[in-house]
Amino acid sequence: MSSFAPTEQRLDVTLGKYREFPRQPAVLVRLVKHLYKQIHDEANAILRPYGLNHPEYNILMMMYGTPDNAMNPSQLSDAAGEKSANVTRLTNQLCDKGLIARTASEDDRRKVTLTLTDEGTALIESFLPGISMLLLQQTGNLTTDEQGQLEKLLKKMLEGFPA
Amino acid sequence: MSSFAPTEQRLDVTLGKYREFPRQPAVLVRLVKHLYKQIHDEANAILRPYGLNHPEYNILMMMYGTPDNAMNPSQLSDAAGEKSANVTRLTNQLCDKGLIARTASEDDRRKVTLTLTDEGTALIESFLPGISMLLLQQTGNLTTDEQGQLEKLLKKMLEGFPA
DNA sequence: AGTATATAGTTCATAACTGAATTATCAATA
DNA sequence: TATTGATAATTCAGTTATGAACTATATACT
Repeated sequence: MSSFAPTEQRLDVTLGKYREFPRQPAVLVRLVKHLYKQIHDEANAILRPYGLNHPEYNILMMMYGTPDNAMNPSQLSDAAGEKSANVTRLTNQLCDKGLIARTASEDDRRKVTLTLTDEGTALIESFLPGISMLLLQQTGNLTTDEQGQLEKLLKKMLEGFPA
Repeated sequence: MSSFAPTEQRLDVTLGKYREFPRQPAVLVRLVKHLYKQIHDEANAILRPYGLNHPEYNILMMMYGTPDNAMNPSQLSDAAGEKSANVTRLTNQLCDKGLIARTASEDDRRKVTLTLTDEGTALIESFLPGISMLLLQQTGNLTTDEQGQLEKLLKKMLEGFPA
């Protein structure tokens, strides 16, 4: 019995009770949730020895993935998929840990610039091998072709949500 | 520019900095996270007038999707994809709201039985039309065939995680 | 039968997340 | 130029989620 079977059985019974129930969409939504939870938990576990949790890691990686290791909170919010209040909280924590620095922006006084410190960059580079292996493992059940298809379908589904 | 483009650009730059970075798996994981967040936020918004949030709704729907509207917390934990401590917390809240009842199990003294009340069932049936429409809308960008493919691929990916 | 191990669910303290309000700043409009 | 509307980020109080510990109970082993 797969880990999704209990959920799917509940959806089947629901369809029996309420004939208009959109079973297929519900299955998809539930699969996304289950997957997210697994991904999140595994990431938290592997990042713990580095003194980080999954959302903090996500923030750091988004910053690392810029030419100059710098972003402002709104950009981070979009790229990391976190709400602005949470970006503030997470970046406060990363600042406290000395992994990023916060400075005022010169061209727009409303803006803040967040920059990876050398310590932050070093930490990222220290966990990248482990995280890379985890990512490969998490998707290892899919062939390269299947991964490409999945990417295409997930993007298409995501495009249906308001930006 | 799609809502995923900022994220994807960051992953592209990351690959430039760290050549072993598994970009494709990282894209998939990020897509799942973004999707989950959108689904979660939209569900919370539509359920708010019913005095429920997304995780509470998930619990209720799993119970509704049983022949006798009853489950124990471990079954719920599996089916709803919530940790046991959270199942306790969520079901306490649903009990307080009069939507479920908690009784001791007869065959196993360690077990608890959680059952939908009439009020709980009525509430579910009152939001089912709205939720159904939301589910259809959330997956509306995909054809029926694509939805089937996506289900298959998500299940395959999920099967790669420890149960 | 007695002991060791596993299970079910809860508690509790801590950490994480959120929505609404806020202030300063920028951009658009009249 | 003055006013209006939008944006950026933060604060704050309340809500949600979690890991570890715990107790009672069931199961497995000796």
